[in-house]
Amino acid sequence: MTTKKTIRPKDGYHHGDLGKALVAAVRRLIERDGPANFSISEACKMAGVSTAAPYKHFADKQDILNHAARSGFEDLTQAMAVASAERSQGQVHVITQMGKAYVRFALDHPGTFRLMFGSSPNVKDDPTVNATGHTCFSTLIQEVGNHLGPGSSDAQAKQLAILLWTFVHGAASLAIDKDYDAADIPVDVEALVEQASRQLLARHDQVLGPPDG
Amino acid sequence: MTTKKTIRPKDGYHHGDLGKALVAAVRRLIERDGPANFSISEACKMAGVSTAAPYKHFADKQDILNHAARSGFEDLTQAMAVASAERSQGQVHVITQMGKAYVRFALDHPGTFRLMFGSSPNVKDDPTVNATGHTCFSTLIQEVGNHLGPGSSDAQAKQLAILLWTFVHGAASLAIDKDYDAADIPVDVEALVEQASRQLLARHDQVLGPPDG
DNA sequence: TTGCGAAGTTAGCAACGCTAACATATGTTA
DNA sequence: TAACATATGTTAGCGTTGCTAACTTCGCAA
Repeated sequence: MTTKKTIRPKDGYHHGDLGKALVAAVRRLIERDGPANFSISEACKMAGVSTAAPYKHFADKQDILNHAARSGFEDLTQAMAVASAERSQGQVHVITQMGKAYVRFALDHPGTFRLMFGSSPNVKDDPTVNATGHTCFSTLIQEVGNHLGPGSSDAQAKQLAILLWTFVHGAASLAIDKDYDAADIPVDVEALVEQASRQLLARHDQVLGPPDG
Repeated sequence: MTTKKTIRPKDGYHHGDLGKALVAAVRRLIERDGPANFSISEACKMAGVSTAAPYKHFADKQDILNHAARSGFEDLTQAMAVASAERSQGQVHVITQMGKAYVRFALDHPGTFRLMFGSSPNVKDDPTVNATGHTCFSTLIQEVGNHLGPGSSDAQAKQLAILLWTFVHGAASLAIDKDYDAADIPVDVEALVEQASRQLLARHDQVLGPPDG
């Protein structure tokens, strides 16, 4: 009875690790209500502490959200790393797999995804969040470089990576925000990513010509 | 002095058209602070009325935001219609122009754009908002159909339109949310849209084959 | 043992969304 | 023109939220 399987480990005056417990609660609440409707009070109820307790661990609401975002970036980075490592099948391109992993993460954790890439500039100003994001993106650039071959430049890889990221991010955003649904269009997002990847990866040497004929 | 060029037209007890004035104030505030940080109180200050006045015109905060979103969809629809009508030059594809107009709208009105396509499901549940959105998207489908030629099916046009919309939406989102900046990548969004459109529109007859070889 | 710092608590302020009750302007009708 | 009905404003106030101040309790180390 004393050790219930809740977020709160101890029954005493002190919590144990309220910081981690709060981040976990925040991520759950963000998924339930969306980042906009998240309130510290509810996270406190969930963790079983008073509403003033979080301020011993975090500066303010934004700081709590930043930590949740960082936790999300770590998850995404790992998911994409796993996807890029799973090249056993070989039939489908590694880059496509990474794109699918990106979309899958967004669909599985829409609230966290919106928090990570959403409008709040403060999230990205956090240096640790930014660093984790960089790690994530550089993995993609590297794989794109591998695909382009040893004769390709770093700038080429970056440009193509941006192209792919842009599409995949659009697919993830429109999917989780129900915009495909609002447009009354049934979309298989993973198939969409596969199709677009193939087209954007194809003939990359020819698209560097003059903008228009 | 009595008719200042503010949102408030009259100095008397009654406002005149507080509904429109509030929507205008909301759209300004949303651009200044983002949809998340918007408060009715500030919109009231801006319109020169008490904080209870809005409830004579709108049901609640969400209702106000819905009206702002609808106003945004009307603007976007018009911007894209203008872009598709400006086919005088002819050198660049009409569809590309529409995509650029989409991105330009997002960059010019990032707050409204996020409101329109953002996480709040209530915005899209509003039937008039939804209808305006449909109008907007069907314009694109029609142009894509024109591009594909008379032998193409409606489903083909829809599928290709989704592909294009997805990319353009991704570009707009990543640009206004400063995610390109966070990744330390300078991106010319309009050029990006042009490149992607060219690739996604090219060889559309070949991409309908089997998924993988 | 004692004392100090970390990590909780309660109490309270200001801002916000929203409602209720009241006040005023507008315009139709007798 | 007077009077009423309605639309549209007002003030006052409730509950929630983010955050701070002041106090309390716990754990650890001298």
